[in-house]
Amino acid sequence: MKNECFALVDCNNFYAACERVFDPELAGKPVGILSNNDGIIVALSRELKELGITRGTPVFKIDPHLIRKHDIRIFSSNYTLYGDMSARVMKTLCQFAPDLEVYSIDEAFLRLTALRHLNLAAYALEIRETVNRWTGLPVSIGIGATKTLAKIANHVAKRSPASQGVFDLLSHPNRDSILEKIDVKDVWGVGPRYSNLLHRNGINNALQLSRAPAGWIQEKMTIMGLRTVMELNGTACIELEMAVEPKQEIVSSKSFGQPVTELADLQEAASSYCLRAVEKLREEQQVASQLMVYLTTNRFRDEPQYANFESAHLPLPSAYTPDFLHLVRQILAGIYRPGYRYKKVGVMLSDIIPASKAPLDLFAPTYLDDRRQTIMACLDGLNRKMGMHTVTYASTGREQHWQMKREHLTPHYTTSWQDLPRVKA
DNA sequence: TCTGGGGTCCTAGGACCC
DNA sequence: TCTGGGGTCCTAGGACCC
Repeated sequence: MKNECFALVDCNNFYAACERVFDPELAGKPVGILSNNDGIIVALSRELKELGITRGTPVFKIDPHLIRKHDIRIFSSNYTLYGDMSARVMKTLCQFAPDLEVYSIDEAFLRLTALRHLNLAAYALEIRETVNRWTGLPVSIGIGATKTLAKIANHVAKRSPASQGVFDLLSHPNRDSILEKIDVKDVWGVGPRYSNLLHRNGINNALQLSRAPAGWIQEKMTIMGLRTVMELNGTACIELEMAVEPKQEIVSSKSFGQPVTELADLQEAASSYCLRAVEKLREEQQVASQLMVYLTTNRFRDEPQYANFESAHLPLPSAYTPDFLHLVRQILAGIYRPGYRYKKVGVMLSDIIPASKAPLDLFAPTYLDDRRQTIMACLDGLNRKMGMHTVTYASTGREQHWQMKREHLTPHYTTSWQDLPRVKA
């Protein structure tokens, strides 16, 4: 096994930090970002965490007095902005390591194996400063012999003020003393279930986990758990995934801003999600042949509940929107029951393969027919150039009563000319 | 009044085949 | 009391990630 070296770069409180870049007034203030429909807090600035608010808190449960007293600023999530800022960070990181895995919107793994002769902590500091200078965003960087150890190093970098946002576990003189301070629940790959199980069995920290018997781990936590243990011991088992793998399934669904009762409204919403899902499919040059539609009432409310789903197979794999829209309408009409207050519908595409491998049909038109591909390409081109939803399908509706709530949305500063930030004279 | 959305991987068990 | 062995594919459910 080759001796590897990875860095994990993670943006601090990413969504909140993005909002701060464009509104300097937010500096030092508690900032919270909401989920779709302005439901729960999904991202918090340090100041907000310090007030005892946690991720997942429904916004209506936050005491209004607290909000006023500390001037807490709450925003709807602005994924257009965050996505664009993320791309800028990743582009910056590319300059520092040829092998990079974009792991999530705010995290990337870098392979530094070839640079091990350098002072990696100093190198990481340089990365950190450059990202901050070029994008305005603060990042933390952890370095380790495996991705799991880099994650742990990042965890340390974030929490120890002395680290200046960088922690190198690879050259640390006493790795065990660090692992010993990490609770198993903070180890990458250990969720609430496994964390519970481990604690019940006297395995409380990362060091103990690294020494747990392999057979027992595999029995209880499958091969994934075993991999985690090996990674903690410095054996790299989880490869850097540099190429973005095409998705195996694409889900598009959202909760409604308010309960929806009419089939017609549900049809509009489902059509609109379907549109977006098939658009994503085309972005990846894929085709799908399985479609699933589901709907559900609000399980948090004390009222009649109903949830159902149904799948359908397309005769041939496709990425031609109308093929899916027809089916969505059919399925939804089949599973809809009147008399309920619905919270959510969703559309899922699966059985996805590359468009280049889609089978042809001698007697029926397929997605690969020129005309269909041209229409879709034209549609996508227009929407890319003129903005989302410039050209759409009538079935997505005009009124869209079901649209999600976004009452505290900031402008699309970096992706829309109208929203360019203005400098006050 | 108000509780997110979008993914992945692994395993067990059943159907089916020779 | 007895009821092969081995393989693949599919699905549902459970765990995890951000």
